[in-house]
Amino acid sequence: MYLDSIYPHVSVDCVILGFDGNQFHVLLMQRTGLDGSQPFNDMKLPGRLIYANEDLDAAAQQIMNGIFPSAQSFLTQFKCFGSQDRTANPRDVHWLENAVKQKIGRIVTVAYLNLVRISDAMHFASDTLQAKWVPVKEVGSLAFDHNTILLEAMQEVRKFVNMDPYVVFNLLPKKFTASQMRTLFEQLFDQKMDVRNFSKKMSSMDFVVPLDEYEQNVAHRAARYYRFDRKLYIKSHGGFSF
Amino acid sequence: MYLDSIYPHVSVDCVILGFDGNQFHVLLMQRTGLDGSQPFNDMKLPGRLIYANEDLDAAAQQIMNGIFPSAQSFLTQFKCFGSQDRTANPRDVHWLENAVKQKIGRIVTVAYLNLVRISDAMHFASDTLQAKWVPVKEVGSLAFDHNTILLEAMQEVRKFVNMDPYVVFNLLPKKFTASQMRTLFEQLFDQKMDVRNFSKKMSSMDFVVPLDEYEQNVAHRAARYYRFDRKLYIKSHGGFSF
DNA sequence: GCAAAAGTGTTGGGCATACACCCATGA
DNA sequence: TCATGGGTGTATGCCCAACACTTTTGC
Repeated sequence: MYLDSIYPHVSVDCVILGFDGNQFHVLLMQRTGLDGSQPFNDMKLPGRLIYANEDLDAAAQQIMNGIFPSAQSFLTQFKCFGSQDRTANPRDVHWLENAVKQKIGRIVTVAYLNLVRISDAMHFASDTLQAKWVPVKEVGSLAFDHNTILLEAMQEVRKFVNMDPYVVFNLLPKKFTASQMRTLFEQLFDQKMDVRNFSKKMSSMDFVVPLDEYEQNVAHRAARYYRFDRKLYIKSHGGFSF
Repeated sequence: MYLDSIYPHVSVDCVILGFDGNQFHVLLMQRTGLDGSQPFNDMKLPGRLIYANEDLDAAAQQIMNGIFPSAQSFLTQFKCFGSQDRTANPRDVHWLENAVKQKIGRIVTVAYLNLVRISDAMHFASDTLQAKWVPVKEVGSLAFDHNTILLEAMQEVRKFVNMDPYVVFNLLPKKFTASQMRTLFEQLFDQKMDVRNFSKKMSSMDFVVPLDEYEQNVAHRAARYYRFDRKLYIKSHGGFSF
């Protein structure tokens, strides 16, 4: 019965994703601890238990601010993970108990998806924070059920982009080439896209405006830069916004 | 700081939706309590605190089973509600503290969406359970933030149906007419649909099979019945299932 | 016979798909 | 001059939206 038992703890975890022009990266925190008497090093998603008087969304935002004091991001809650075996690995429990100095039974975590412009967010205090961008495809075994959370986050991005492709502009640099944008879609959906059809679609989006600026010092014809115009977007979408 | 404070409690709430051929209904529980010394009667979504060793999904399923011992349902977690002011109304806090016989500070709730065939689920133990189907449009002021949760649940249904219209067959009776199905879409998206285009779309779905059975005793031409064939559906969708 | 809802086809426009060659640049 | 990726147009099929009249039935 509930009364006789430890309350579950509630935490927030952030899946912070970026795109470097070639592939998706996720921001992970390095973690060191002891597994029995063996020291170990691995990684986890950024996150923490919530404070008693803190809204979930506020906690997620605060975690973001703690890592990237300035970068803007697309931030959405996407799923709550609450199975008991999240804390099946004693290594995770010991690590957390040591970190928060209290007994931990079970943790229900609320996962947030954050999409950031990786170029704006390259300069976090990486020494202090032990934060690291890791290509999603190269992510190893993470703490708790963070691998699952990451996987579901990637699916969530696909859903969002399907519903409204504009979300990709949170990931692209302010000035981007057509092939960066196309590569993003190709990586996300894991399929090649037709170059001509893709550029047709791009030019049909009136809020993607071509600049009079081109790549420099590339060993081939220089690609044109584009930018996303948020005002035009809002105008052509009746004021919708996330 | 977290350590000095009461832990948040974790609960599960279910938004159980049905469609009676004309409109959406939500299943609500009657609640009686005292507001100061004034007795009050109102309604809430079915839900409860989770047990210490209970997965969230299991809790949601168990709540369903408690109300409809037999009915099958489409069940999905859709959002976690965790703002502090969920428990802003002292009436709610007092009611809950009285129900669970413990002090309650804050509650983080995980909301589940359940779509049921209302015809299968008409016969719950309504005396015992105080459960009631209420047309969504006529729902009054609910406990906690349950009005918000209901609103977001309806949006969620729209999303699901957009992604894959098959989910509506969880709501329709086993045998349904074309106009029942059309009305469902019209109610859900709050817009009229073209009758001919709709029936064209229906007949293009090979998993919606027309029966040799018609309405009876209606004061107009009798409508044909259709049924949803799950096996055909799975075949034509490569084995996807929710 | 009338009121009420069921059923049924055609057309046009827009959107996605498929597909191949020349261009600019640095090495 | 060559290797590398950038940029461009047309033809086809499909799906969606628009639109009106006849049929059946109970009263």
